[in-house]
Amino acid sequence: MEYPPFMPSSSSSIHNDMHGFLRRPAQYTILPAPLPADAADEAHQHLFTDSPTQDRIAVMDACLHDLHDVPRAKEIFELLRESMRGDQLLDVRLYNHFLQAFYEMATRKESSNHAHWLEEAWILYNEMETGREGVQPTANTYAIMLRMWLRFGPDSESPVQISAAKVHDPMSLLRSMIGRAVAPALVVADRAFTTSEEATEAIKALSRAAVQMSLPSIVNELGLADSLGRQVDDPLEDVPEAIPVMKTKDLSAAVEARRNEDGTVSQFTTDEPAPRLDGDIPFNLETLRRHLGQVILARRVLSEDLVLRQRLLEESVYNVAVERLKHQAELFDQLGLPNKSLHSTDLRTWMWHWHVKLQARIEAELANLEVEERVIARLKRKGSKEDPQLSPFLKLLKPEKLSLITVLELMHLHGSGGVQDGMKTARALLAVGRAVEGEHKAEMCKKNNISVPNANPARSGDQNVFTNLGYRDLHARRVTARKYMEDSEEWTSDWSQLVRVKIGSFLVDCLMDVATVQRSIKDPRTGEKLTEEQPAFFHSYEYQRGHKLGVIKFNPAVAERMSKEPLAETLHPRHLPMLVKPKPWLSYNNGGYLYNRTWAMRFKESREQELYLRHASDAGRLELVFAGLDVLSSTPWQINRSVFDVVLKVWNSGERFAKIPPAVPDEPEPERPPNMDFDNKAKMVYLERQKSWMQTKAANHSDRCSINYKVEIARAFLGDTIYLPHNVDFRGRAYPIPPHLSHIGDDLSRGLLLFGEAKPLGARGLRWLKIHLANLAGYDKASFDERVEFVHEHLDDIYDSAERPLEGGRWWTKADDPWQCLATCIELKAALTSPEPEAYECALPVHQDGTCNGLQHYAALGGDAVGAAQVNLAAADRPSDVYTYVAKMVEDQIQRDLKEDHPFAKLLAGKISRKVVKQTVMTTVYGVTFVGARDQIERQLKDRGDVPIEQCWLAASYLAKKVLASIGDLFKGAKEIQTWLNTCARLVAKAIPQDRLVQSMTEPPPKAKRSNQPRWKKEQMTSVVWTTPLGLPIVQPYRSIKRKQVMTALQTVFISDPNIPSTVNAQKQASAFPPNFIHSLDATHMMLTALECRSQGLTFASVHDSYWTHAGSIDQMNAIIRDTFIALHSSDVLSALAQEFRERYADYKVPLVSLQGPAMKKLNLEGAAAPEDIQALKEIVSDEVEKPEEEEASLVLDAEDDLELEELEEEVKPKKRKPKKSAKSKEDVEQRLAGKFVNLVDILPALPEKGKFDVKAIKESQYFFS
Amino acid sequence: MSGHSWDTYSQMEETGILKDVESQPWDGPVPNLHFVSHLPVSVKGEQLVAQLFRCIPERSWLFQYGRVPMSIILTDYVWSRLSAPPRDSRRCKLAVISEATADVKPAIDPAELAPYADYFHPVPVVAGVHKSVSKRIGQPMHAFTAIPYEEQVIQRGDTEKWDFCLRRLFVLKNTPLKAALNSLAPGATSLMKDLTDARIPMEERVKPTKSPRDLTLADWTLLLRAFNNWPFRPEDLMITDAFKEED
DNA sequence: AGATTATCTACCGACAATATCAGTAAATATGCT
DNA sequence: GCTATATTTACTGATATAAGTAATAGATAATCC
Repeated sequence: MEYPPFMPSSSSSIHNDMHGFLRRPAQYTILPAPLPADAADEAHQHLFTDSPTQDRIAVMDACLHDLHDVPRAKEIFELLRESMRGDQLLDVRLYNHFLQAFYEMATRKESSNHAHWLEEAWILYNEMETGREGVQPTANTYAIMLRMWLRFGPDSESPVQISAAKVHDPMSLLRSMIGRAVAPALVVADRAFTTSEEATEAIKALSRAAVQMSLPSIVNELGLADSLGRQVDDPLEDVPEAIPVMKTKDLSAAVEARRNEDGTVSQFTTDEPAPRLDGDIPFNLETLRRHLGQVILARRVLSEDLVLRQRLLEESVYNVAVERLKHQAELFDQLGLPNKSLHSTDLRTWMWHWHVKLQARIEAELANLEVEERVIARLKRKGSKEDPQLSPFLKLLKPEKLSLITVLELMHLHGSGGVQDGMKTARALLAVGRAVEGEHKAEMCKKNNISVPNANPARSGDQNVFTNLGYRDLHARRVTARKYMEDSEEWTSDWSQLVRVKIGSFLVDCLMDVATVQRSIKDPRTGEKLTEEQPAFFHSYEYQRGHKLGVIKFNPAVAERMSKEPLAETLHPRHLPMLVKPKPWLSYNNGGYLYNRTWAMRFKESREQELYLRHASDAGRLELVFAGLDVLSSTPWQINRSVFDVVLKVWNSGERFAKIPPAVPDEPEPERPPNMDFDNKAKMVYLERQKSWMQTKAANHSDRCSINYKVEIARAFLGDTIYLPHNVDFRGRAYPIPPHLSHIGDDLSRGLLLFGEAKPLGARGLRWLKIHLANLAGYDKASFDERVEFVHEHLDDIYDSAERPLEGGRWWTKADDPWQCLATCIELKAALTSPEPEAYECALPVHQDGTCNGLQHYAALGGDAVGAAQVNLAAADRPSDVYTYVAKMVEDQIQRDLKEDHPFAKLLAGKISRKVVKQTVMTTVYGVTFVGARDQIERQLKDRGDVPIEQCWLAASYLAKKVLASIGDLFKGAKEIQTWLNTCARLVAKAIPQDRLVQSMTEPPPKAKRSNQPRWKKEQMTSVVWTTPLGLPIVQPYRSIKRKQVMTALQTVFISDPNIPSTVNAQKQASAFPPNFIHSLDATHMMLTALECRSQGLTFASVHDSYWTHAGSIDQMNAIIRDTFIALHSSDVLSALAQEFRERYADYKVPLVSLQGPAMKKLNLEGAAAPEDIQALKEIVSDEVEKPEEEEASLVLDAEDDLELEELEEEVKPKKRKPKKSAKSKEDVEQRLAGKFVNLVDILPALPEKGKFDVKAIKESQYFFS
Repeated sequence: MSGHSWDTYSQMEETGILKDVESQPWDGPVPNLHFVSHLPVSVKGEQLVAQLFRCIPERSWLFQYGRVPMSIILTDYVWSRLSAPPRDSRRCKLAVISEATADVKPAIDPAELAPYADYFHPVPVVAGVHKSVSKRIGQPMHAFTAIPYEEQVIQRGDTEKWDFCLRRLFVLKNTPLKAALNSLAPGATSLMKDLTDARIPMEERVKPTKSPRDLTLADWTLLLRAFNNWPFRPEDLMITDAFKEED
């Protein structure tokens, strides 16, 4: 099959490579399932840390910070290392941090303790040298130790005698470096050295050592480092990326970093003699670092001033915010108005005063707390259970920052959680705690001025990443960069929920205590004006269906003020686009923002997800995921100035317009009916109305706040090229991280964004621009030619919209997506009125959307020709519209019912529009059930208004059955696959690993606590895990999380501890698996497309199943979309999944008791060969029993009690032989069904048979994506 | 026609069933109408009885006719909540409202209503305890008669305020008033001085350490008077619950 | 073994009940030789 | 001095809360004898 002529087909080598990649031998990340909560053992600690350990690590980390309490840190450190707990969290950077802290203690303390701390340092270093604890010295380690030797060694000015530990001289250190392939040049450039003088000293010392050891290459390398430090900065620095890699040609030739397979940099070699030392330019450490950074990262590092701007952006919010508040307050002071009422009406002034007072309060309270905790620490025994200390955490940030964070976070949470003029306490406390944690981490990220890599690792012109070689190269480069970056960053630990809440409550409690406002009201009786100083916040409770809900509320005076002026101060840098290309993803938690720790995946409350990601990342299986994210992250954007101007006008008018809600409600508040005092019914109706009015008001306000953010961000970045760093959700779908303004947002956000670069339209591009406009206007069901025609017919409207968006006929506002429509009108008009329309350079993204993308994937998976035709996988003259088709199917059935005088048929005949069924069809992919479908249809019927309200519900019931049945008929293939996926997931979720099975039977039940849950239920810890064709492991997070109340200063809050393992929620695992799996596929398709677009030089962006590029590139992208889709589905995805399940769950057993449910039977009955399936199941059972090697499969486990192993065996043996003969007896089979186990892989149902549809046919389908 | 639906009563009036009921002034005799109900053993039953009592001060519902007596059969559980005196651990909003509005007296000796199976339907599935609703089936039953007081401490139109204060304060039912008051409104602690005012007779003052559960009806009355007189008292007392938003 | 009864109810993206009390386990004080 | 017992304290789990079961009630997996 061939593409139409206008679609350029890409080079076939790429296709082969991609196909090859997708068929590569599978590499799964397989990890044990978490152990049940009551069986957690020490070995388990290896993978899953518990919260107390996490807390201890965090306290230790905090104590180390600024040498807050090094002895205590050391104490915890030793405890942790001894107990081997959480050692996967004990990073080498932490060891280095300790070395550094010991060094600083030695230099700082006046007392005679020098020797003590130095000894500690050398002891620790020696321990690291042995490698016993799984950490090895890094460049940073050597640098610290070298520095220590220089400062306190025997040759130094102030030698300190160390007797208790072996001390290493530079020669010894150098020997170790070479042994570990750590480049001495990196050591001397390490962040441990703070001045150029120190670095020079280090270079000299190491050079001397090298000379003594007769290592000319090292001498050379160090000489080179010295000369690099004397280079002038590159004048070409600001030239954009087009010139790749390095600047000074001779240097790049001269210096070559030799990388090992694992990415470590082993040695710098040089063919030429070391460059002559240039005496004119003094050695500069920073310069050396930058140069080395380029060599290591094999790419240009960002220019200093751009980085500076981004850095400023990321770090200064709090500073900017504080300045603004202060300025406002000063303004009022300067006006010299002692007038309190004026004073009290300004929000920023209030905030400033709270901030000032809170700062002082925090300082005082913290001092108290420290004393208190010291006393407690002294009283408490070691080893006794203790709450983590708070003061070390609170010492991490300055009081003024703590204070500001608290104020801003609380203001930011206004109206969240459905609370009027307030917020949920639990959320507020967590938010504040998290903000403090985040700010501290950001400070740590910023602490070291490290070079930041710029260019994308998967740059066009690089080796093809789908080939083995290309992939390996990509991996090697990423590992190198990661090592370099990580070694230069501070290590920070994660805080537990408990710590976050406690920190939050400490701060919020302080704030609520100090923050006051002057509140003035008119006395309702006397009419006299009363003013009183009142707390600005108060703590209260509300009820929600009889459940208490702790809330923090604003004083009405504050609330009133807030409803009028939206605050932009609360914007956080993590919420903004970036000014530079985001840092490429170097590992699962390193990439994106430069100075904030960002994760490559958004996790649910599931440590398992994190664990799998880390393992896959470390194993180098995520290269293409990272590369794909890098492509998306490096797409440049700009603000659409013309649209922005219009938005601003509308915004400032405060009126309702094009989905922007009005500033003041345009509906009056419902009036109190006069009879409500004695008429309960009237009262109820009134309350209902009042409530919904309030809700609308609150929704409008929150909408306006969100729009305000968007407008403010757009304003701030006018004229800039901006970037949106991306990460993925747990299924692998990509999202931009900035939540407010991004192309994934609403119509307004999309309308405000343009690609950063414009590209000429060309003839085809102009056509696509028109089609795009028709699509946005809602005219997207017609053929392309008709859509173009539609635009030609509306040219007047379009021109009018572009020229006079507000004053004219406002045609664009009636579009489905008004703001994007406006943007397109403007572009189209500009193009058409330009002298040469086809040469017009256009930056507007043009979309190609998959029609029911989920169903497309299902159809491709099942080779389902009927379904395929419905969702445009097969070529057709005009796009096929599923919704219309399903509506027609339903209507036909109604006509049939009509003959039988069905009452609802009469009522509904002729009323089944596309819209009625649309949502239901769309959501079938997500596994919508009858109830859900009925509700959707009911809403639609009510919307129509021609069905009596009271009949809507029953009518919807009637319709929902028909709609679901029609969809099932139409997409048979999809349905079968859905069922298959669902069944597999259900089985997996009920499965128990073999070793657990034996173990849990062997060991007596822990502490005969009356458990009403059968043991096998508690052992169900297996989540559904699979690997996408791109290599991303996906872990479904659904478990029954247990939450507990924890005490805080304000109230108890109900939070969960994500570190406590809990059983899986089998139902959710099963019902969510089909959609999640399909989404993991569409994510893969998108990533493949992104990578291919990049390698062909196209700009690319996506919203899941909507792919964007320049109008002129659409044809090319369309070819790529189809290529990647074909490549993906040619690799027999489902068989691969089945195979993965067979391997991943090879030794998992399913208790037969859990297969007794009607669903299981029904599922088997529903299949094409129902009786055979049942028979097969029975056969399997008897097989199991007969196979002698399958011992554990026939273990009897009583559902109620935990039986001792001996009992088991005794019971099992006679049974084992007996059934041979009576296997056919139904009763016998059923009896044996109860209380036994089968191998999961043996009962996985067979894949549905694949249909005849050949996915290559999409090459000829114009409307596949359109 | 369900006793839970307000419509039911207005429809009864429309059909004229209640035509021969003579309205009596509030301070007059009890009207010739007597409301009798067997509360469903479910959440609805509790809801209903609470609503009915709250109609008394507003003189809405059947109380338009005057101080209509109500005789109600209900489960032991609801009865204990409705009749819990101060300091009782089951003291709750419902108990205060019923105490404030009507003279509530047991109508039948509970012993007469036992054993359950002899008098009531449905019989419990098994004698053993099940869960939630079904566990309550088979509980001992109570019957009471409530006659609204002529003198209402809850003034007409003030039910909302009582409702509000009771609801908010019973959250912290065993917390000293001086701390609990805070959750009423910003600055509400200032109400404390009204409760301990020197002009109030010593025995009527409310100690700041007293908790909502321990407050007598007189204490509540004093508190609500103070609340009513407080110029800074919150406005919207009706819409106070958090709403969970949909779509 | 079979009816009864709690639990859902569309995926992801932004989360989340709480005060109080009774009973128990652990820690401390008291008692005893 | 040291263990046995009494008393206090800390911890855990259960329960009530509000109130037109949020606007809605049918299928289904789980649970009881």
